[in-house]
Amino acid sequence: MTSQRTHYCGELRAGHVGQEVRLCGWVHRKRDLGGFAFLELRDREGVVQVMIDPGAAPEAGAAAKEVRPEFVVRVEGIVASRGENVNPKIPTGQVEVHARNLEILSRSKPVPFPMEDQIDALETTRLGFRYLDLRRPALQRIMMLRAKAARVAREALAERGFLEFETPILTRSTPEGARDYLVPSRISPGSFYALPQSPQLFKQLLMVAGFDRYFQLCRCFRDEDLRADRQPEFTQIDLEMSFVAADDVMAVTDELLARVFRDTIGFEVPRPIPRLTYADAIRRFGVDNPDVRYGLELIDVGDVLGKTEARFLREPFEAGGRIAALRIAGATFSRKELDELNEVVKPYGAKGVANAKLAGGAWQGGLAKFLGGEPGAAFAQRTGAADGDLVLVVADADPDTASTAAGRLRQHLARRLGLVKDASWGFTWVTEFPMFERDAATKRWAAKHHPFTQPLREDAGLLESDPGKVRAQAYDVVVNGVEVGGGSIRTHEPELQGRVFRALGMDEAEAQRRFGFLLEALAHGAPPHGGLALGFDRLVMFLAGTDSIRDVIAFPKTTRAACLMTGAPAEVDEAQLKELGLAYKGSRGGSPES
RNA sequence: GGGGCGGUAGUUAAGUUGGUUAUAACGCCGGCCUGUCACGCCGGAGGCCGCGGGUUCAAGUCCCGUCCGCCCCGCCA
Repeated sequence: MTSQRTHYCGELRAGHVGQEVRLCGWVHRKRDLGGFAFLELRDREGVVQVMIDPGAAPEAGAAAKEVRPEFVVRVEGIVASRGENVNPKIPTGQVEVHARNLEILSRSKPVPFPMEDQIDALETTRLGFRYLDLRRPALQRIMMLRAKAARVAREALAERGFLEFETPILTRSTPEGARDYLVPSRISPGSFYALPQSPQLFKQLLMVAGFDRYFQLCRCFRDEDLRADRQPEFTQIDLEMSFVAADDVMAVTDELLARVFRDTIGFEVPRPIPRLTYADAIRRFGVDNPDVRYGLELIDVGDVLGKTEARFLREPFEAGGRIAALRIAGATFSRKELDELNEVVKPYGAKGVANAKLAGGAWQGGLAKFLGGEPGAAFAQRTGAADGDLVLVVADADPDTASTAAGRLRQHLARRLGLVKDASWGFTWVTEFPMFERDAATKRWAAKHHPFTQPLREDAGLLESDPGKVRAQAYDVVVNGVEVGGGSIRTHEPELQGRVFRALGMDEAEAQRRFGFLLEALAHGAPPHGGLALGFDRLVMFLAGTDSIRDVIAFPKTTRAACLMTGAPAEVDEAQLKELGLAYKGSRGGSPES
């Protein structure tokens, strides 16, 4: 294999018996019986037992006395059958290596946690010794899985005629979207580069340049607060195509996802991946990233309950809000459990969850007094409630709040009721996103996807009159209720792009200042084009079956965007700041005093 | 920016109503052991109870502040 070794530890099998081998690896465990000693030797492919008989190999016996866990050693010897002493727990368990020679290549201090899959070390400890954490078989498997997924994606795209590009990491800040990471310029004091939130504009420019099909496994940077599935720097499979409609991009993505899932974990993604419009997603699931592995869909009951005596329903409805119901067949919830549902919904801005249960043809529960006679019958019919069914109701004057709360309630109930089967998969596209949404702070329209997205042609006329109604040629792909990718057809006509900028409250001068280079490019023969980006880390999370993004990134950061191993971010020398023309106001390491 | 949980030997945890010398397991060190495989047996060492302040005769324990980690909302595509 190399000049130093002939095999991986983990690859030895009964077929190797009798062969002379040289192995290099880490001492996983030592069992010293006083005479014989056994070492478990580990490398990335697995573990194999090494037997040391000091009678047969005195020097190896002496070396074995010194060996401790995680020492790096080289073993020379003969692969032998273990006969009666097979270890069925490990793939190499039928054989062992009878050492003729044992050489210590490197020593190890005692390690803070064992190199095993099941460890109880806190994440702080693991991240502080990430190189040891990564040495554990579980993370070795994930990192190899990640490498394979990347390779498969590259192959699949290359076969489809996509060209791999690199785009700048030091680029220009574009105030749209997330907060930028900034890099000061030494040569132009007071000026800054930004790290890319995505290579969006560059890939469009590559289309203008005529490359037709682009892809990149690119690092992206966003200076926002972190979550279990969000890191400040993450990787996307980014692609862009010319002369395409949304259907074409989605078809390519279907194929790409299918290849990655099949060639890594052997799962067949159903093709084509079903599609759902944004409006339908909100109506049926309350959220734009629905988990489609189970039903329990939302039912609109505004016209049924919006006129009853119940003020907490009538007032929101008359104010233009939404009343959504969830029917749970034959459910039994205690009073306490029903109360707890209020807490599920409150973080999303809803007031609470009302309930009614159909029993013996009559409604019981909090809503019962509003459900006598005709309204009660209509409610039963609309929700399809049968005897013994529980119906939960969420209402809010802001339809988005009602939808989100009901949608999150749906997810909560699905988990609680065990509706999500392990190892099941739900893929869906969500299409026709709104072009704009109100910025909560400024009350202005903001691009929901990004400002280069093309409106649906039939909605373009509303850009000036009713921007809120304009739908975009934008699409997200959602797996098990997690957005794993999204993209759009871009605007390739400068005139239309200008109208979008104006809808965003950006005048000609500002648009020119920020995106002049793009508008100029669009004015020099831009092909119709569109693309998409997949969150590669999230994809690997699914393939690996983990719910922490830190498990799929070799050197991840904490929720405060720090690296516990290197200590980044860290203070720098005054001289470095001076060279950059920077001075820091406030207490160093803490938050700045304004 | 807001809410929740956590921080005690190398590691993971226990620590009652504030009360004597802060426990346990694993790991570590020394000794014994020729078929172990989470080897076993005997012995031993190891503590800034995150940090700072306060209350008290007395603080791991109560109070205030602060730092760090994880989860969620806002934010983020």
